[in-house]
Amino acid sequence: MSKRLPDRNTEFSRWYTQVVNQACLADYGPVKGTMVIRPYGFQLWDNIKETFDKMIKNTGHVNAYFPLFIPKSFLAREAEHVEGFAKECAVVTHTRLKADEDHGVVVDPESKLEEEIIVRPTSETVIWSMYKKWIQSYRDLPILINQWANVVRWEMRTRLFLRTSEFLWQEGHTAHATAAEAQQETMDILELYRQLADDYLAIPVITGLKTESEKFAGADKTYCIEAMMGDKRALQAGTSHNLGQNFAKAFDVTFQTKDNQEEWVWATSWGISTRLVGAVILTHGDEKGLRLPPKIAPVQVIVIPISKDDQQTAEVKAYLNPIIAALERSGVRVQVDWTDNSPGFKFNEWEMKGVPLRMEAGPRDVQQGNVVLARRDTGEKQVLAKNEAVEKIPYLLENIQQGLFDQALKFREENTHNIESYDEFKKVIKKGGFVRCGWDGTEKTETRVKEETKATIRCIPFDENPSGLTCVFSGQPAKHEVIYAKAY
RNA sequence: CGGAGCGUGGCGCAGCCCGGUAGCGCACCACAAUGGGGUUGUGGGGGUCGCAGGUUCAAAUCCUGUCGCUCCGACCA
Repeated sequence: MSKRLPDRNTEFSRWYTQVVNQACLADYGPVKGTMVIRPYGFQLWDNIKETFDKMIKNTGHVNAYFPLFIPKSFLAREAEHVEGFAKECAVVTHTRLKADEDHGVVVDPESKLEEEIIVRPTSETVIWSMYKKWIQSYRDLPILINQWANVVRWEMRTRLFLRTSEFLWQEGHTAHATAAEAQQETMDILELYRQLADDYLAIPVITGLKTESEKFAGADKTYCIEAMMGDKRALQAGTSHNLGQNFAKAFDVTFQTKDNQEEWVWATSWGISTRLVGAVILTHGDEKGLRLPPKIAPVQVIVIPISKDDQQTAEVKAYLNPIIAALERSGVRVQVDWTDNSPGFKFNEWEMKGVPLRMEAGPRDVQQGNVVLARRDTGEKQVLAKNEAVEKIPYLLENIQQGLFDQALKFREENTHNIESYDEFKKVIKKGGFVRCGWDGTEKTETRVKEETKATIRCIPFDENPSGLTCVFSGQPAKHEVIYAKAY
C-alpha cells in the first residue's frame, strides 16, 4: 500500500479531487470551468438518470427538448429571474470567425448579432414562450414536461461535479389550472427526489422550504432536499419550485376555465444535476476512495482471478464462467478484471472505484469449490462455497445499500445539534455540522449570521417545531425552526 | 483591476545564477520471471525547452516583446 489519498479529515478538498481523478470519474476540460465526464463517471450519472427518468414517467411526465439558445430579451421578462441569473450568463454576440495573420482566427466584426443570444442558465423563459402557444383552454392542462439537458452558469471558482460552468441536469416544467394542483406537483416531485436520494443514492436528506433569500429567482416557494457531506458541510441536492403565476404573467400565458373565465396558468419547475454524483462521492467516500451504493454502481461485483501461469488461468476461467453467468442471470452487474496487473493492484484500484463487492478466485478456490467475497463498505472478507455465494450476493448488495445509508444517517445525526445560544452556535459552525435552532424570520438576521459565521439557513424543515423557541441571533420569539450550516 | 509566481516528453519536476547541442521520477511499449493487498529485472520509444525577435561562433540558459496559466487580494455563491 504505497499510493495513498490525502487525509480525509484534514485535507478533504484535496481528497475529493484525487478521488474524482483516480477513480476516472471526470477530468478538467480545456476551457476553465468545464468538465469532461469520463465513462465510469458517466455510467454513474446514467444510472441516476435512468432511475429518475422511470420515476417521472410513472407519474405521467414526458420528455422533450428545448433549445440551448435563448433571446436575451426573454431573461428580462421576469424581474426577479434576471436579477438571479444576469451575472452568470454566457452571451453569444457574433456568428463567425475569420482567418487572421497574427492570431490565427479572430471574431469577424461584420457578423455581430442584432439581438444577442444567451446560453440557457435554465429554461423557464424559452419554455414559457412556447407554452404561450400551446395553452388555450383548461383542456390543454396540465402540461408535465421534463427535459434532460446541459445548462451554463459562468462560474469563477469551480469544482468537478459540484460547481462547473456547464453541467448536465434534468429540468421539469409543468403548467397547471389551479394553485393547489401546482403546489401538489411541487411536493410530489420533492418526494420523488427524497426517494431517489434515500433509496438509491443512500444519501439521507432533509426536506424543507428555502427562505426568501435562498429561493430560486422567480419562484414563489422553493423546496429542497439537503444532505450532509463527509466534511459536515451541507449540499443542496435537489430543488422543486412552485412558480405561482410569475412566468405565466411574464409570458402572458392564460387559459380559459370550464366556466369561460380567463386565468393565468400556474407553474412549477424542478431540477437535479450531475452535482448528485459529487454528493455520492462526498457522502460515502473513505480513505480508500469511492464507495458506491449498489443500486447505482456501474459495476456491482468485480471479479479478480488469481493464477500463476497459463494453465491455472485457463482453469480459473473455466471455473468462473458459470458463476458469472449465474450472477448475470439474477441481474447482478458483474465484471471480471483480466488485465495482468497484480492482484494487490487490482484490489486497490477497484476499491478506489468504489465497487461494492469483490470476488476473488484462485487455484485454492478452484480446488475447494469456493470463492472469496470482500465487502467494500466494511472491508469484511469471507470464504463461501460458490453456489452459496451466487445465492447470497443479491442479498449482500441490498445489505451494503442499507449499510451505507445507515452510516450516513448516523453521521448526520451525530453532527446535528439543537442549539439555543449564539455562542454555542458559533462553536458548532466552526467545528462543522448542522445547527437546528430558532429563527425570527427576518432577512436581517440571516444576513448578519452569514456575515459573522459563513453559515446560511439551509432550509425550514417540514418537521419543524418553533413553539417556545427563540431566535438564536436576535433572541426574539422564533417564527421558524431552521437548519443552519456552511454549504457548498 | 492590484500583488506574486510559473510555462522544459502524457503528468510532476531538475537544469538557467556562471551559454557548449536536454536529464530525473511516474506513466507508456517489449520480453522474462512474479501473482491470495499497489511485484521485480532487463531493454526501448517519446521533448525544435510557450511563442516571436535580438546578442553570440554557439541560447532551455542572457536581453526585449508577446501569449497563456496558477495563487493571493478584489468580486461572486
